[in-house]
Amino acid sequence: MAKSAAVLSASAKGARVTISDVAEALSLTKSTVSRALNGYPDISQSTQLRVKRMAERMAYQPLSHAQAIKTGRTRSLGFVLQLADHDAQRPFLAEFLAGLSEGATAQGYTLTVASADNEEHLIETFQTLLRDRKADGFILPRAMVDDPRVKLLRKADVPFVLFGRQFDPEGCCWFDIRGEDAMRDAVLHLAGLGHRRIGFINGGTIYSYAKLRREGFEDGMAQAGLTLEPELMRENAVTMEEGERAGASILDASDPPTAIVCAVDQTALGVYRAAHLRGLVIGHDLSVVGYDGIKEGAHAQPPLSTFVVDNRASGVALAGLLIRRIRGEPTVQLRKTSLAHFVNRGSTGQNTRHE
Amino acid sequence: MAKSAAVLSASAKGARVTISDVAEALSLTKSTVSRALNGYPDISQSTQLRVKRMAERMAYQPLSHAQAIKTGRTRSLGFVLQLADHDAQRPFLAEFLAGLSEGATAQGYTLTVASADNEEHLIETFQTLLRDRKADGFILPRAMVDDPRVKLLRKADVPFVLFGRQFDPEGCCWFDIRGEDAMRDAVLHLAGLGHRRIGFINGGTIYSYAKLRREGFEDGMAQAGLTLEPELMRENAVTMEEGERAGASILDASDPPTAIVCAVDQTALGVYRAAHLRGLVIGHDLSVVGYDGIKEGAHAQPPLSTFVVDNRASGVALAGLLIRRIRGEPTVQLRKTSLAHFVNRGSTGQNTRHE
DNA sequence: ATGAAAGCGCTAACAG
DNA sequence: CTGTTAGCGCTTTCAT
Repeated sequence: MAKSAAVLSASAKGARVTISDVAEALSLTKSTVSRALNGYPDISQSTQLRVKRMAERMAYQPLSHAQAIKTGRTRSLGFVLQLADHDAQRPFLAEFLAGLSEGATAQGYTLTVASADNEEHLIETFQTLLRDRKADGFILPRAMVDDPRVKLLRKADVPFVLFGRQFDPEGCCWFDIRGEDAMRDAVLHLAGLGHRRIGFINGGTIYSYAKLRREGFEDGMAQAGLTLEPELMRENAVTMEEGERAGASILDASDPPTAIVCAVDQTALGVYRAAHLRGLVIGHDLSVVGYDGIKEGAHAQPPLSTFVVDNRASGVALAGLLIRRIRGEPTVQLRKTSLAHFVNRGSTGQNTRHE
Repeated sequence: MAKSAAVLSASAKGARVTISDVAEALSLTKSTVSRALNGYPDISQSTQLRVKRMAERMAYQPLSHAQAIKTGRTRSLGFVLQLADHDAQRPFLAEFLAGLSEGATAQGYTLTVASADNEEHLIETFQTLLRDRKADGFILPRAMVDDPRVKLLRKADVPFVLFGRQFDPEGCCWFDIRGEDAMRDAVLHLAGLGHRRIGFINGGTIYSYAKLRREGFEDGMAQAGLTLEPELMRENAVTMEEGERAGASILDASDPPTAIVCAVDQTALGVYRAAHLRGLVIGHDLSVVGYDGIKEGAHAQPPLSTFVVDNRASGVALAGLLIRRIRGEPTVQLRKTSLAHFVNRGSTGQNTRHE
């Protein structure tokens, strides 16, 4: 206990506790301590334990950049914000980042965030980050069908995980929400309420979710015994403006639908507006379901039914996955979990004019 | 030029260019190169130049964590996301982060993002980040009147900059938007249109902006020759719900206002709703101006006039300031710039019922 | 004005 | 199993 006092005073001193301090306190060498801490197999169980205990007691924490100089790894996850992406503008981001940072912190990692405004700049950003070893791996939001980031990182043999499906499985690890199920459920929900003519506005076709969500919609229609009307289906709308345009063209069809399902929340707001301009009242003349996790607050105005997605949980999951990858631990190659749930805010009831 | 070829092949080799490579290429020692690059005064102008040129040519970039081991600085800026904050939910964040990362990158810095869900966790997060030297300094969004972060960082003598005013100037460096001017302008604008009874809904009183914005409002009223009616003024509303409540209570006053100025955008949406429930039409019975940078897209529905703030530019500015601080270069202690501009979307026209 | 040498905190050969 | 030794890339005394 005399030693204990010395130990504590050393760590309370203000100066960081180094591996040498721990070694000294145990009359061992740095290298032994290092190996014990990193779980090398050539250290006896007993010393392994002694070392770990002492390290704990002295609140020793290896300095990540001191390790990095040898190992090349900084214990930091990279995330590149794509400003062109429509997500950038949405509540999505804060939650997702919080999730990432939470997941990272839980394992002693940090999150390094960079940004890029176009694709050129994007890969340049990755390269800089890699060259300077600012990140051990990357989280890639919004998986694309033909993803330039994936190509780059694969070639450079850098660990990464995707938020969104990846069809070419090679060396890929992804996590995704089952958006296709959400789309199907929306259709079934609407059909159950008596809707027969249901429109669909899909999101950006460059993203891998678009194909899936369309299939989900089509599945739902098939299951409900309804026929697909190409006239009522649109692709590639991600902003409110695009949603308005798509919605308008669908509503102006010869035989317009009584409900519209949107693969992206922002577009639903556009539909809402298009309907408004045509004198249609949501929940009365037209029902709208939006997917993608519009949150209460900001958008509570329109009585929009929506699938709410837990982006924070997604972030936590992805951070965890990436860390496993970095450490070379086995990861589940494919991952699908439904973190979406439906919130009916009353716009999907059977429309009055069809009673 | 024979040497040049060797040099280039070395750097093209794939392995990073180290300081030794540069030294060797010039037949100098590492230490000389290091001092030349860091602008030490004991290196001759000529070699200084030679070294810098060669470093440039070889695309040499010092490894930040290798330097960090000696200097303690990682060339990284810290940013702690506060989830409880109402900003977390808004487009604000993406833009601001992009600005920070842009400003950081421009000077060879990176951005380290962490998160905290409550105040306890908040200072813990700062401490961890500091202990592990994950950040050389911090950007603190949403300056508070009595800011726990400031206390902590001041005591620890760590560089930081605030987004928002700080009244205790000691060791503080901040950057802010002139929200007070925006509030004053809103009042003058409304008064110019003939409004005489103008309500005010202020934001969170824990933030330093609240005092300023109220003063701005009061200034405007005074300049317009209007008297303040405490009955039409509310404090401490930041969410849409709180805005709705405040708006409702103002609209239910014995002699309600014809216009309401909101210090926070979200609350304006609440007012919009409160007005709606009372059968009031915005732009007809009531005018609303919201400050804080609601962006087009999401909120275009309500014809709300608003001050749009350039959060990205703010981020760039703050990153620059912080870097100066970290480097110990002189910084302007106080900084006020107006990056806000007014966007009239038609809700501030003179109301019909007062024609 | 430059070089030689030491060392930052840590990992990783190689011995024993 | 553990200690010895070297070295990662860089900075920083201390000589010269």
